[in-house]
Amino acid sequence: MEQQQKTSQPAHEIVYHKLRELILFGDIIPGQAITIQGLTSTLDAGMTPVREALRRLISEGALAFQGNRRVSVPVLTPENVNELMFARQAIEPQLIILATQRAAPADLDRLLAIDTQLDDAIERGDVKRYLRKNYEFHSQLYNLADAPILSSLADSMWLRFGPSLRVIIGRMGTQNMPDLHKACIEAMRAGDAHTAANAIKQDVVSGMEQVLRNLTESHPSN
Amino acid sequence: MEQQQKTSQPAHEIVYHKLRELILFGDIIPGQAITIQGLTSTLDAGMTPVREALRRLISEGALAFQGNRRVSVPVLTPENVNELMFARQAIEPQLIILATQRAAPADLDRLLAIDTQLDDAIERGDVKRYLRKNYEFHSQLYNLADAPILSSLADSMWLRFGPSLRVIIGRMGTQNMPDLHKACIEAMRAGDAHTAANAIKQDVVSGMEQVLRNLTESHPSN
DNA sequence: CACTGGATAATTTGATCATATTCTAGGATC
DNA sequence: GATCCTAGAATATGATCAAATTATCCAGTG
Repeated sequence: MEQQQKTSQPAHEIVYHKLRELILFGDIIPGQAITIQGLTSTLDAGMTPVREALRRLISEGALAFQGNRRVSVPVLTPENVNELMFARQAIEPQLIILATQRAAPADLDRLLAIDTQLDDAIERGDVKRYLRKNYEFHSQLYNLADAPILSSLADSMWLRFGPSLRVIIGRMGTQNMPDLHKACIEAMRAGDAHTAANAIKQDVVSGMEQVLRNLTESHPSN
Repeated sequence: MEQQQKTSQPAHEIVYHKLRELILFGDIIPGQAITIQGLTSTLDAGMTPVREALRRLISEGALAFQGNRRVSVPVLTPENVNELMFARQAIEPQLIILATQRAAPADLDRLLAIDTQLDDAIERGDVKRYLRKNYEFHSQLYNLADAPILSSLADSMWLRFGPSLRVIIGRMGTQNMPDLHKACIEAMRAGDAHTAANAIKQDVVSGMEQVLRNLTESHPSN
């Protein structure tokens, strides 16, 4: 009975998405090693699909080749975080501008609903739900922008800093994280793309600065 | 002592680089379909390595999943080109700023040597050599910047517009292509990162506008 | 009688798996 | 402490299964 899904999605796609979520929402910690044979059993898949999913995630920056044949979730250096901050700052505001031009009122309502759930997660201190909803919010914005290339760049960046974010939130809680989401939605509803883009830019910058701060604190001398 | 270290590089790496070059330098035309079994014979490799290389190139945007299980080199839409133009404009100048800070005189000499070869290729109308040297120039700059994440983003963008560039150059010749490279190198040698970055920005913008113009001319409808 | 349309058969190609081979790591022996 | 050996994991191959495209054929129609 569980085989009926097999025709809808190829196995390597399924494995990819499962593993992607594991990485993105922090079930796998930066520095943690990955074994192919381990994944074949935990994800209940063959060797070839796992292999393909790994290659894909490696080229998206979610995983790293450890020199020898080992694969692991990369540990970000402060320089890496600066690169990511710059790139997100450059790309995401543009996505928001496009999204503002193309979003229908119903889309904005959906965004607001996600953000409400996000607030709820913060209220309760539900880390995993916070991470999911925060990603879902941004991801939804990318979809609205209808710009596949820029979206894929933004997604790749999430995969890179997601694991580190999870560690930090787990340590610091959800309180100090930025939330310029409501300002963004309001500006979008008013059709003010520039203000919306700036809100997201601030959200991105202060979020990444949070990551940077925690990273330099935790290992100041490598 | 570079002996024939057959084992130094895994087969999937070799296949990846071979296929990457085929795509980047226009041996495979946008829209052209790719078959796994075709590659196993032309590249003389097994099925698994080819598969892994394909997944990797797909996630880098060099190839696209054609909905069904077919893989092909994507045909860019004008919107795609606009996205790429924006992203390159955002990322590459920053790479040049970093490169300017970190480049030694010997590095700049090497860049100049590449650019000279590039001029030579233009002189002779040697399309393939032009494409290779142009990419080599930019790629060398990325290496100097020593910013792995930004570099990988820039590389991904080259893979996306490279095939289209090849078609256009093949049609138009190398004459009308921008060459702000010398201005860039001079500014870098003077330590003027801002001017160098602007030169590259102009190089990028006019190059991508060339692509855009040709694309809209060749298929104005659809 | 020629032509078009649809359905089915055949071939090509992609997806997956089981298996053999190669390489790395860690431990035992000298 | 260095070297060799063994265990286990990753790489790579070829076979097998499933899906999709293409080709073919027949019926119905003008």
